[in-house]
Amino acid sequence: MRQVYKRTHMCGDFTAGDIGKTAVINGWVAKRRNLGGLVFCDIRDKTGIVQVVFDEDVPSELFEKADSLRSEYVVGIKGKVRERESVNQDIPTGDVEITAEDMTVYSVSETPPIYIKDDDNVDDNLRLKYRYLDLRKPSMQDNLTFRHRITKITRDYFDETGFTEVETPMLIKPTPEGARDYLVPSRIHQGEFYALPQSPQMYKQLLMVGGTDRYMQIVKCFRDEDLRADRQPEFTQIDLEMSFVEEEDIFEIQEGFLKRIMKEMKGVDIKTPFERLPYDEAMERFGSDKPDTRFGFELKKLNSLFKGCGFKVFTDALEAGGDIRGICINGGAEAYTRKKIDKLTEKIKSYGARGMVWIKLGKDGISSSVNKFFTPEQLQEIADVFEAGEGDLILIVSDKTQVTYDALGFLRRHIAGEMGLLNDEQFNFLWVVDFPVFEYSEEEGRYMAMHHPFTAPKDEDIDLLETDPGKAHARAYDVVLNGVELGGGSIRIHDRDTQEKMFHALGLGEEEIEEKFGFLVEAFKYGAPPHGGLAYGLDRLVMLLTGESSIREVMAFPKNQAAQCMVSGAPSATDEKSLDELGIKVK
RNA sequence: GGUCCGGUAGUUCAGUUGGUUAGAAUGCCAGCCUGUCACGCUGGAGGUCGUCGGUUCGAACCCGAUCCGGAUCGCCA
Repeated sequence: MRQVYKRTHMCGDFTAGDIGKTAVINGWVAKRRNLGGLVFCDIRDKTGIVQVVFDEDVPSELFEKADSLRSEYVVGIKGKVRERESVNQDIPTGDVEITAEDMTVYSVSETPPIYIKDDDNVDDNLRLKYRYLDLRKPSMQDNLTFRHRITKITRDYFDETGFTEVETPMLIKPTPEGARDYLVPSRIHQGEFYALPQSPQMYKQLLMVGGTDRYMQIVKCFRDEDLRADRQPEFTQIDLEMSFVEEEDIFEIQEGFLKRIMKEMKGVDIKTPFERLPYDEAMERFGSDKPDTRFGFELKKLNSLFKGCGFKVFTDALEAGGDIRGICINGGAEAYTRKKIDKLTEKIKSYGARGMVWIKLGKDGISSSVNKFFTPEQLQEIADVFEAGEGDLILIVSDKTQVTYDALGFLRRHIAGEMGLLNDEQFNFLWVVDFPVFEYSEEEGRYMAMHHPFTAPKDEDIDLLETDPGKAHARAYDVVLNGVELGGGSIRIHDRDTQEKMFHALGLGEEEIEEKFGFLVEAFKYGAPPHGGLAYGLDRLVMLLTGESSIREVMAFPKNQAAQCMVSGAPSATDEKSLDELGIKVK
C-alpha cells in the first residue's frame, strides 16, 4: 500500500473547472480556522494555497484529526472539489474548496520561529537561519521559479544561436590580479593551493583556442571580498565567449537574448539596438559608469564660470586640478529644505566630498548658500547653464574630478528615488563602451587593468599603452539596466605582441608573466582566433526583474553580511586530522 | 579598516525626565463558536531589556567597553 497519497492537483491549480472532481493534494497547513462545528484549513504547496473544509459530513475521527492540525503540519488530503458558499476574491483558488474525505498527517511541526507569509518583516539573519521555512513563502518560491525560467530561456537561446555549454574547472590556479581568491589547500602538494574561480576567464579563452567557437556556461563564481546587498561571495554568472567576432556581433546576440528574456518573463518589448554610451560621456553626464537614464538631472561642468571667482573653495579645487560640477534638480527647490540639503551634504562625505553649494530658484528670486560670494547675476549665469527655472534646485560640488563624479552621481540617483522618479515598469538598457584600459591604483602605485589584462585596447590606442597608458581606451563594454551593471565583457587580445605590451604596461616582468599567465601565452602561440565575450550576473538580473532589492531574495541559501551560511554555520573549524593531512597549522 | 542605523516576549515593535509589578499587536495554549478566509469571543502562559562594567537610593533608559546584525565607503581585474 502506498504511504504517500498520489497527488492529482497542485494547490494553486484549482479552478471552477475542477468542481465535482475528486482531488488529492499534498502540502503544508498554512492556516487553520476552527469555527467549532466546522474547520477550514488552508493547504499550501509551491504553487499556492487552497481551502479544505471539514464539516458535519466527515466522520468524527477525521474531524478530530482536523481539529488537531497546527501550522506547518505536512498533510495529504483527499476530497471533493466544490463551489464555495462565499467566494474569496483575494486568492486565485478562491472560487472553490475541497471538502475532505480522508487525510493523513505525514509529519507534525513545532511552532515555527518565523512567520511564513509574504508581508512579514522578520530579521534577516533569522530568515537565513530558518531558510527552509522562509523558502515556503510564496514570494520565495516564485523567485526560485522565476530564476529557473530565466536559466531555461538562457540555455534555449544560446543553444539556438550556436553556443555549447561547457563546464570549466572549479579548482584552478590562483589569479594574481583582481578580487581576493578563495583558496583550497592541496593535500597531495602540501603548501600549495588551488583557487576557486572568480570567473572562468582564462578557460573560456582557451576554449576559443580549442575551437569551441561559441561557449556558454551558467557557472558559480567566487570572490572573497566584503558583501553588499547585491554582492555575495559565491554568485552565478551567465558566462559567454565567441570566436571571430567584433563588438557589434556580440551586442546583436546579447540584445536578442535580453529581448527574449524581457518578452517572456515580463511581457515587455524592449527596443533594440540599445543605446551605446562611451564611458567618458557616461561619467561626464551621469557621474557613473552604470548610469540610470530613466530621469534627467545630468551633470554639468562649471569650471569656466568660476575661474578667478572670489570663492576660495572653488578656486582651490581648480588650482589643485579638480573640477566644479553640478546637477539641477527640477522642481526640487521647495522639497529640499536647508535641513534636507544638510543631510545630503552629510551623505556625500563618504564619497570624499567636503561640502556642497546649493542654489535655489524660488518665487522671490534666486538664493544660495554662497550669496556672499556671488551676485544674483552670477548665480543666474550658473542657472542658465542648466536652463533652470523657477522651482529648481542646483547642487554643486567642487573637488577632485572623481569625487565630483561620485558625489553627484550618487545624489542624482538618490534624489530621483526620494522624489519617486524611478519607474519600475521602465527598462532602460544601454551599452557603456570604450572603458579605459587602466585605472591608476594609489595603493599599488601603478596602473591596474580596469577589466582584466586580456582586454584588447582600441587599435588607435595601442601606442598609448607605452606612452600614456592612462589615456588608452579598451574594447570593453558593460550592459547596464536602470543603473545596475548586468554584465560586462570585452574583445580579447589574440596576438602575442599586443598581449606583451599589455603585460609590460601593467609592470609585469617576463618571469612573472610566465609564472602567472604562461599557459595562456603559450596557447596563443598555436593559432588563437579573434574572440570576445561577456558575463552576466544572473543573480542581479533576476533581482532586477523580480523587483527585489537584494540578490539574497533570489538565491536559495545566501550568506549573511559576515559571509556565513546561517543554516549550516559555515565556515567552521575543522578537526586536526584534516589539517595535518593538509599540512596546515592554525596559529 | 571607516561611517551610519539597530539589538526589549516565539515574531514585529512601543517604552515619557532614571521611579511601583516592562507594555501592544501577532503568534502560542485552553474553553466557547457551522461559512470562515488577518474568523470571532473569553481566559492564560510567555522577558537575563545583546553582554560586561560604571554612575545612582533606584537603570530598558545615563556613561564606558564589548559582542552581534544591517546599510554604506574602502574593496569588488
